[in-house]
Amino acid sequence: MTHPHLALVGPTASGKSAIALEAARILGDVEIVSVDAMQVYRGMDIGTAKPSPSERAAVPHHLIDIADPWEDWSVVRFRDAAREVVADIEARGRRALLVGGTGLYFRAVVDPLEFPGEDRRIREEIDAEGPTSALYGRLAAADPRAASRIDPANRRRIVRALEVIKVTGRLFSSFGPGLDSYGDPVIPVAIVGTRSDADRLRQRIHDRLIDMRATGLVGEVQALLDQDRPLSRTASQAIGYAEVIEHLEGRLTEDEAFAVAERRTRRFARRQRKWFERDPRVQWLEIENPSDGVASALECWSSCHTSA
RNA sequence: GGCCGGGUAGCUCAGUCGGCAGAGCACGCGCCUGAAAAGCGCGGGGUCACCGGAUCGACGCCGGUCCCGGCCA
Repeated sequence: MTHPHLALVGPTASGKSAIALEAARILGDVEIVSVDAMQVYRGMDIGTAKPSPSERAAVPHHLIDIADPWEDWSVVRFRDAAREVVADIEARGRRALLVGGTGLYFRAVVDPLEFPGEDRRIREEIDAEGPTSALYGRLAAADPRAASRIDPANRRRIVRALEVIKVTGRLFSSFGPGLDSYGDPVIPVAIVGTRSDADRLRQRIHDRLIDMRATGLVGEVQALLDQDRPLSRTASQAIGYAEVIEHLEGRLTEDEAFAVAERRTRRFARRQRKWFERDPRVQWLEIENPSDGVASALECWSSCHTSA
């Protein structure tokens, strides 16, 4: 676990997948590990922009299609599965290339974040106990450090902190160094993207939504709804899926659903870009053309290796 | 042509009795350790269609002009 990871992270629709495939072809000994909260779900293919069957045949991909859409998913489930897969790849003498845009999942795999246990029942009890301001007051009294890092209006985080205190008997702020502290400083990572050209990513997002619509996203969502089990809380909030469900249940027109999904994708991409920009290990790649991006990525990875 | 309604932030609109121009969304900046494609905080943006009038003071009242929508002819 002390060796550097190979990784390509960055906003959705920035071209990570194509560059990863090209890099894998060139390097020859790498397998791709998807770092994506929604590609884990079987049956959610079009809207999550999963790699195609032929792409997955050309290079081994992992952590795609490992859960059913009625299962709740979580960062800890992902981290445990990812570490197992990476260890297995390395045991076979190959290298793992982490590719994806789910920032917290990436950090959980690569950095020593410590996730205190959860208890859904206790969480729901706390959530039912009163207004956000009262819960925040309790947290501020019990764990001032944690309270100082959580916004007084952010009910979900406040409830979670109180849950951890109740379940573990320890202060929420006593768990790990937090997101501010980065583990291995020599891990080379690349953010693929469009720092200098936001309009371009915007256009790519627009085109991608049109493409998903043409490829049959509505039908895919209908098939998910036709299953005998309802979509889980986590699966049902996927961008594109949530909006098409609204459409199929009659609350939005199809045009409206795709317009909302596009706006939400733009906001998501911005949040992803911000997340990865904060990570000092991440280096930008411009993607004027795929071969350029691959060359830059390989150069970064090899130079970071030799200096490590 | 007549009558009625409307014109306020990029968009949709609110604006009480005339007293410092507002909300939601968009956009930007930031936070966030078991939902993370989730959750949350902050704020940059205005010739209140235009011209004139009364008033200490007008987005608001009075007169006129232009534009949009509806009904009537």
